[in-house]
Amino acid sequence: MSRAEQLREVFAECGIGAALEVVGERWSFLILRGAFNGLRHFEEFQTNLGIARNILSNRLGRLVEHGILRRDPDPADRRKVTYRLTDKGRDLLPVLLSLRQWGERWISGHPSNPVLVDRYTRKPIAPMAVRSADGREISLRDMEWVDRDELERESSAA
Amino acid sequence: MSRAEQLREVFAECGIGAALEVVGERWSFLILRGAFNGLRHFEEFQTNLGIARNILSNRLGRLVEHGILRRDPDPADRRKVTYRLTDKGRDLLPVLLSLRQWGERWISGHPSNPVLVDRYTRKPIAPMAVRSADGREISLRDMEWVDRDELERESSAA
DNA sequence: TCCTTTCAGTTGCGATATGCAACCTAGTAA
DNA sequence: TTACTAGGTTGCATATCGCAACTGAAAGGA
Repeated sequence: MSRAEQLREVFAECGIGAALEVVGERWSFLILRGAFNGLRHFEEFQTNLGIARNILSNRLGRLVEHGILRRDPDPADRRKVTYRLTDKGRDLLPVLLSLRQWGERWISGHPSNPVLVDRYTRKPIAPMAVRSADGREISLRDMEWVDRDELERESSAA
Repeated sequence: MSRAEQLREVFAECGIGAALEVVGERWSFLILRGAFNGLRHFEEFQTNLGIARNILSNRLGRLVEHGILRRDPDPADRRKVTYRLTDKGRDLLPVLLSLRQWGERWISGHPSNPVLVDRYTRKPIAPMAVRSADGREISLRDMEWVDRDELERESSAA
């Protein structure tokens, strides 16, 4: 297998590509951010995000299809529909927070509102960081990309 | 200010919105993933990602404009141009990794290749997680969104 | 009951963005 | 000097986006 073929395979089987097919569209992240902040209804998303209604409809549909949001009719008022995060959706929080912190640091230059705090200590959460298996925060120069099979061989040789 | 206006402002001044304007387009994340994996040249990106040449050209230009990639001519071969991550670009690693881990967990169902390991221990890095200020891993039900000013008042009242 | 409003969409249509293939220009290699 | 490579650009077709107007079912009020 040529180096080019190798790399192409690398991209095809990458989790990023898979993730982006589901949440990579223009408004998806902002809709999710809304959901994390307590938005539940179509009109809420629409007026708060200023998104076009047809696009919102389409995105909500896709997010529901992919099991990131759950769509339930409101039993008390049958016009209303409630969209809320599933476990799969809630598990996107690290992505959202990483993105947000990066934007705060490098683009907007100041912390966003509202702040996500530890419910008990009332302190804002820590910056998202890459950590080693034993929990130390590490920087890019302490890391290395390794082919999975090669890593396998390494450890069995040791 | 009405609740609607409040929320709208919340979104406008959110770091996510800011970040997405810069890296929210279709191919941006995949190009960055390529850069993290060592891709440097136009043709490398093009053949490995399978992206259209005009789009690639446009995206690289935007990423350079926003200071995420640096564009240097190769002094040895003046046809060649090198694109590489700046500090601002490297700081997107948590976003990329969160996204990738989510994709592995919820979409593709298996770890991607290559693996990012601690250079010294040779162990894969830990899953990205949200942590409290003192470093404990916390889950969504232990967190709360708080208005910045309100948090201010809370702490001064204490 | 009839009228109005709300909620959650859908439809039509023009403006952008994307993708493909062919072409271009400077520089290198034989 | 001919061929080839790197890094684009151009033209054109298709897909996606965004706005505004419309729909249809369900409340709510007089």
